[in-house]
Amino acid sequence: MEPVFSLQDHLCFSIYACSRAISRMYQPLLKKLGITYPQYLVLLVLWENSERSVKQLGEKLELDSGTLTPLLKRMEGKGLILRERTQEDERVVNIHLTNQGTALQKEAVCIPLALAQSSGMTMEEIQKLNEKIKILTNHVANFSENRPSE
Amino acid sequence: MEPVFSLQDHLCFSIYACSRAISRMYQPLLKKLGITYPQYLVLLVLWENSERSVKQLGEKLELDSGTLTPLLKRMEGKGLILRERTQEDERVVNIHLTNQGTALQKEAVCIPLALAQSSGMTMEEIQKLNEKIKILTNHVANFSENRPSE
DNA sequence: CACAATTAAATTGTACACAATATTAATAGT
DNA sequence: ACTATTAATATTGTGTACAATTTAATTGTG
Repeated sequence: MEPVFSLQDHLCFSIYACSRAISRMYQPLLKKLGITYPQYLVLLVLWENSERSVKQLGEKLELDSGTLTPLLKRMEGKGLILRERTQEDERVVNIHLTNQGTALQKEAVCIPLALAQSSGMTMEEIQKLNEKIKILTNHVANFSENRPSE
Repeated sequence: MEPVFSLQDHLCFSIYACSRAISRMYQPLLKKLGITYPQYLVLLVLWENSERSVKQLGEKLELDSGTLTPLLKRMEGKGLILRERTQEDERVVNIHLTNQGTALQKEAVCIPLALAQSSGMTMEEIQKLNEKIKILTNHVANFSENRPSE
């Protein structure tokens, strides 16, 4: 007789619920900037380096072109980024920030602090938790890779 | 000059990426059962108590009727559950498992073990991490509640 | 009893996620 | 030079999430 866990005992659910709770918490803050949570993540990457290919963005964010292409088109529509194919390789679409996209950074720096403050944790605890979760993610991703089909 | 964090330093991103990685890891296992990850979570609740209203499911899963109604209709279409309005209160839709939905539990008990084994953590570490994340979720949810608009 | 307020689901509309496939450009091999 | 393969995006289709609105049933109050 296997032990049966309730929903609350499932780590998978805790993480799923936590992720959505954070996204809901950010939503009103991001709404003022006129962007969604995944769009905010794209901006985080671009603020580090104002020019990236779609492929590079996908690697950083672990998202594929099926998600990114329409998302980036919406961001382009808002005037936050530009999308243009590179001349060296016509397959590659380069994404870079507009002035407007760059300017948003100043208004957005307070957003991660809101999570930090509401979390009830010290910066050190947050960092430790962050490391643990990244390690878990790597383990989980490797599991998937090692079982391509079956 | 505020410190600027890279994407990888953001706890919000780690949790978001981890949640999706777990869902991708589960996907091939759940495909054999013919269900998606959110549908699996619904079954976890129903296996604890084979009858629940949509509202109760929503409270457990932190999902609203806009998500649950179509999801439950798809599960009904697969023959896993039945949806029927209660006689005492015609507003309430009661969800209960079919024999087929009940039977799936036996095939699904191995799924959380797959995560546990691939996680590289002991059961105790998993439990501790689970508690930490639940606490974080509560803090985050309260933050949202305390700022209804603004 | 009438009727406003509340409640439970459903509906509508927008935006992800992601599998699967298609398209087009670059590259490799012969 | 020609063709098969690979690579980078885009497209298509399904299934969530969730805000906002609607519908219908119930409850509370005068």
